[in-house]
Amino acid sequence: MGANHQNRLLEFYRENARALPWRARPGSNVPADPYRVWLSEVMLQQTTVATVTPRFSRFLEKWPQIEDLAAAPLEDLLAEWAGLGYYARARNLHACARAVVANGGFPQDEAGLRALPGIGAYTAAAIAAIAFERDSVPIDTNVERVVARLEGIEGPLAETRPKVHAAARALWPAGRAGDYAQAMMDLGATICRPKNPRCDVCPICEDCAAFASGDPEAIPARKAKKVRPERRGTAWWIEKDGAVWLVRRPGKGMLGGMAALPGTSWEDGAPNDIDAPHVRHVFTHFALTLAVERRASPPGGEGWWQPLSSLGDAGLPTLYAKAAALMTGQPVRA
DNA sequence: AAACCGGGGGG
DNA sequence: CCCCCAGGTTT
Repeated sequence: MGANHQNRLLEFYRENARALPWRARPGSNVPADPYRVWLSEVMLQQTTVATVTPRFSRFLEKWPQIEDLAAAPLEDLLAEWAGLGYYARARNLHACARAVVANGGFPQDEAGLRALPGIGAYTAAAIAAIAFERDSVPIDTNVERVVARLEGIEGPLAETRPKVHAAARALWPAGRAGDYAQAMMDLGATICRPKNPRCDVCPICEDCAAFASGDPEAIPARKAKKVRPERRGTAWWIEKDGAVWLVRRPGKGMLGGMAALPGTSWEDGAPNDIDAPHVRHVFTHFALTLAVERRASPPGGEGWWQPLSSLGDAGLPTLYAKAAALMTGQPVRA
């Protein structure tokens, strides 16, 4: 028992697994529900467990089975996704649900899963391993970090990734791929963290080359940060009879398909008038200063009057929820 | 290979 | 303030 790091890591998972609503209990005979595994994996793409957990539960209450999700209008799904970001995930989720239901269920192998919208190499391997007990190897940033440290593979992941992935495949235990993957996630999230790893309580530190080196945090090497450009624009607050005029953004690109305030396009540059009412919102690739101006009547084009009493149901992404909160003096989302 | 795509939590 | 997160798609 515990003669190798795989067994110690699986034991760690058995005894310390985080209780998460999409998981089967470790050691359970019943594998996790593919619908829940898929939904959780998509929500967790670039989004933290703390953010996802309550949203996952709400989502599942609304659409308990994938058939319910496939039958829902895309706009409903986007509204439920509001605030989670990366809205292409929600559009792909909808397309994927419809494809899965049309085919009578999820493909149970990695290649079949990989062909579905929004399911890339990682997510396909994760679903295959966790929901279908296949010997696939889901490699995410947690796994990359843990394996790079374990094997002492120095340098930035952009350069070492092929070596790290090969090492991961070599050490992945056959027959336990799903539990091992989730053990890796938990270890990476709670112990083998990017900064301040807790090697003092790590179940596999004695196998770890980075721990032996005395500076585990140096692996993997940090990548150089780049400057974030500034952009500016104006949104229009058009209020009449207790309702505000909203529009739907184009189906692709920034905030694609989401409900929004109408306004100008966004241009490069710092804000023109910092004293005018505005909101700040920082996206991955730029920071936006959005001035909010009152207008008397809607511009041309499609849109709808959203009652202020139900503004929270409109599914505004965070940028526009901030702008609406500025104008109404009340928070827009719960 | 690199760019694009949100948002929030934590150090 | 900076950093990072259970990535996928497009160019």
